[in-house]
Amino acid sequence: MVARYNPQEIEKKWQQKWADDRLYEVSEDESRPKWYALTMFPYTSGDLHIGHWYAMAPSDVHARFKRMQGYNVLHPMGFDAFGLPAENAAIKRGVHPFKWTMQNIDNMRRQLKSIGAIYDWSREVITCLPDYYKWTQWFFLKLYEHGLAYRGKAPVNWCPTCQTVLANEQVVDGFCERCHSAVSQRDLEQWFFKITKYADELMAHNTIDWPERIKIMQKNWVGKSVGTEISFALDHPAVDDKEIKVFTTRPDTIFGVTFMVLAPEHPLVSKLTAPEKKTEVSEYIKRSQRQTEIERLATDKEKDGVFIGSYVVNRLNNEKVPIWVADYVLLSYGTGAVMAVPAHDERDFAFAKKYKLPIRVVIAPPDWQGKELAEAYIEDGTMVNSGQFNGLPSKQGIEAVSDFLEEKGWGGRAVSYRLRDWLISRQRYWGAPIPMIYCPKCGIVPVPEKDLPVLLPEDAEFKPSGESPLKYNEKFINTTCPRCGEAAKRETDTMDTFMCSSWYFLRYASPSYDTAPFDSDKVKHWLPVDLYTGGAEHAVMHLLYARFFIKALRDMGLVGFGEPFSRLFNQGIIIAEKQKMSKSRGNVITPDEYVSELGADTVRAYLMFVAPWEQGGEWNDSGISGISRWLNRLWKLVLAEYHPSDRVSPETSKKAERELARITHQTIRRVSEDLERLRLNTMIAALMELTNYLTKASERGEVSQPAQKEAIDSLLRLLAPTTPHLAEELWQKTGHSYSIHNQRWPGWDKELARDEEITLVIQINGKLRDRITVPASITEEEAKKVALTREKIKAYLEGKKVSQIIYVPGRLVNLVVR
RNA sequence: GCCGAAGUGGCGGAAUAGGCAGACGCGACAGUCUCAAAAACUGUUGAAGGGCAACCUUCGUGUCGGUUCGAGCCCGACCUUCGGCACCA
Repeated sequence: MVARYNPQEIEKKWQQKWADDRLYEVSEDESRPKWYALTMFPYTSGDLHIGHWYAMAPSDVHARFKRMQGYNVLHPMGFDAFGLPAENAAIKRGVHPFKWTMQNIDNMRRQLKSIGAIYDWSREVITCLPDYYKWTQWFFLKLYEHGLAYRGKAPVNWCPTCQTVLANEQVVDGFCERCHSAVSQRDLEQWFFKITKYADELMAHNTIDWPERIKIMQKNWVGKSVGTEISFALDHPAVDDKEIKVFTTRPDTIFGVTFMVLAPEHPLVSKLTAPEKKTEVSEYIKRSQRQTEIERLATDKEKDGVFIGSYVVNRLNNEKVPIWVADYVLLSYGTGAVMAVPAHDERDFAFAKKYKLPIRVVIAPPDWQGKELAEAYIEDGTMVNSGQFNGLPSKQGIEAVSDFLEEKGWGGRAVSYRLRDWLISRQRYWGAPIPMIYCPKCGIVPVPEKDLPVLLPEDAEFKPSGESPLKYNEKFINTTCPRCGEAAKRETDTMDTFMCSSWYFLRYASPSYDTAPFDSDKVKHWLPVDLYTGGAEHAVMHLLYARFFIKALRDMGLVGFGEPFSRLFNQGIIIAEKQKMSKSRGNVITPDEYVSELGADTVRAYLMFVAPWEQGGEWNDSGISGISRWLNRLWKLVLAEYHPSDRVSPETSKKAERELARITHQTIRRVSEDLERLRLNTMIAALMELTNYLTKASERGEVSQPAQKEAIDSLLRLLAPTTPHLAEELWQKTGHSYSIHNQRWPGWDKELARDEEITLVIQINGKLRDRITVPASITEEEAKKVALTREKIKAYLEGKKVSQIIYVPGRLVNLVVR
């Protein structure tokens, strides 16, 4: 009788041993190629849920596979530890964010260890610790030094009752999550990073192996559009500027401009508003400011606006163009001003209809008879009513008008991006303080490098309103100016946590380096990350910010590469009961209970088997029991004593051994290829098939003892990445020396894996009619002959003429008959 | 609205340089073992029809068309679901 498979016991035992032996600690080793396998580090929410496992376990399997292939694998783990939830916990439950976060980390580290991954814990990184955020602040200073950080005005969500700034997620349908007052917009001076400087480069993904989907999302996010800037002449006593610029992708419609629209926040609005319009305009602006957040949710909101009583002149035809203000124009895009061409833009059309503004056709649709348009015609066409440009097709018109504008100095070709600069200021406590000082004499002065880190004070007083305690911390705020030595004040805003995660992957290379954020040699050795895995929810923010960061560091000469992640893979999501897991639905799967009942190996294998990794799937209790059954069967198979039958002839035995070798080598090939491509569900299926085959073969007893043993050894090594504990235990129990995880990944022999026989399919007019087992070496001639001599086929051919025979080597013969 | 992904048995999913649809697993049914149950093991399992039987026939990959000797896979139109962006001038 074989001892039962007892995962609890063996998993604990091996995890302890691997840790004691520091089996997975890694250092630079020039004799082996390096492999940097990184999983997005988790936010310190408190509990590791099954989604974390779904991110971590399969990537560990792949990393282990690479390790057995002979790579020196760096597979680190850490914690994204700054952020709003810690502060909410402080307000709600009176726990200090630091304490709350570190407790969560302790718990999550314990849970992470239960996965049985090859994490090198000696490299752990925690972003909220001063020895980490010191360098986050250092990067801020570097970006500032290189002109990539600047101060600008930006609106924030403001709750008038709490007297505080709210994050977007604290605004629910336009109301404060806490006190339910209406949230308004307020301009604050804040810090920005010039990510737009890299807009073009961020759209280029040609050197990296990323999912097409993510690349497209990033491209859309950057949203480059090529167009023309056109200036309209302005002559107004209150304004020095003699022009207002607009951006358009359709300069060919310039003669169709019948009004101009400014964004409500446009700086010229107040100056250009005629005295008799003041009340109306300021009311409109107030309303739109108040409504933005609430109304933003309503997609097809009716376009409205107000005429401000001033005009510009369209220089191409010297027409007076009335200026309106309307909130469908955004200050943050283009120039914040739009030339309205109602005949050829849907929004302008609706607006013109509503306010009875003229609609002039300047691009003729193909069969246009000169009639009024029922709706905006936004396609290309032929220019009409456009002076010297009449008759030009749109495409040529765009060029001709742009040339003309450039000649006259009235504008020219321009590019506009949807991407905006990265606003990194947060009016929060639990983040890395922005290392800046405001001196009444010297102005804005960066904290000198030697004074880093600017420590987050521990004695923080949390107000239920959610206001940042830093603002009221006298000890923190009051400092002296590093330049003149006079009394000065510190910046009280902290940094966006995306800043912490934009460089953590560099820190893993030298996690305790204390004279710089990283040791250049080590970064040179390990980076870029060879395979980065994580959820697609980070497609644009985190992944774009990290790419920006690296490009900026490259231009500063700090790193020698421009892309942080050579290959990216996004896993799907695990759902339960057809729905996303959430506490409120009460359908959260907690891995701990499954681990303690069935073992980590079973959970690991199940997560890989349940669905393609990139797709995600539904957690199902009876599904996991299938994995559990398989591993139990496998356990018994490996440990059962194998006795070859003595009633087997040498020929039978030889044939059976050849088949066994073939199946084994085919499986090695399938598993290796599936792992490479991260097709983990079919990899598990291949392992199950080999297990099933070996079980049957053992019963037959046709192969010799050594042949059987060789097959089992291969199976165990193939299993090692997926079920590391089980494989280690069985490796030891079958008499091998510790550790299976230092074994070489099995290779496959092409010759041994080759099929000797194939099933030849015979079709008539593409329909399957017969199957024959033939030697794999069959020639085209023979295959056709065999097909035509089959009784079944003959019956079908009765009285018909074969007009064509199609042969697909190794697969089929298709007879085309009439 | 725009961009992107995906629709295959009762269920999760296999199969794409166009070539045996349904691998592997779950569930279900039947059987072995048992006083009984659980577990385990064995067998059957896309649908409809036919045959005593090994088997045979027809239909079948969201819908409708097309290309091809041959389409789950390619092309066109549409439907549905999911993800992303939401007035981008």
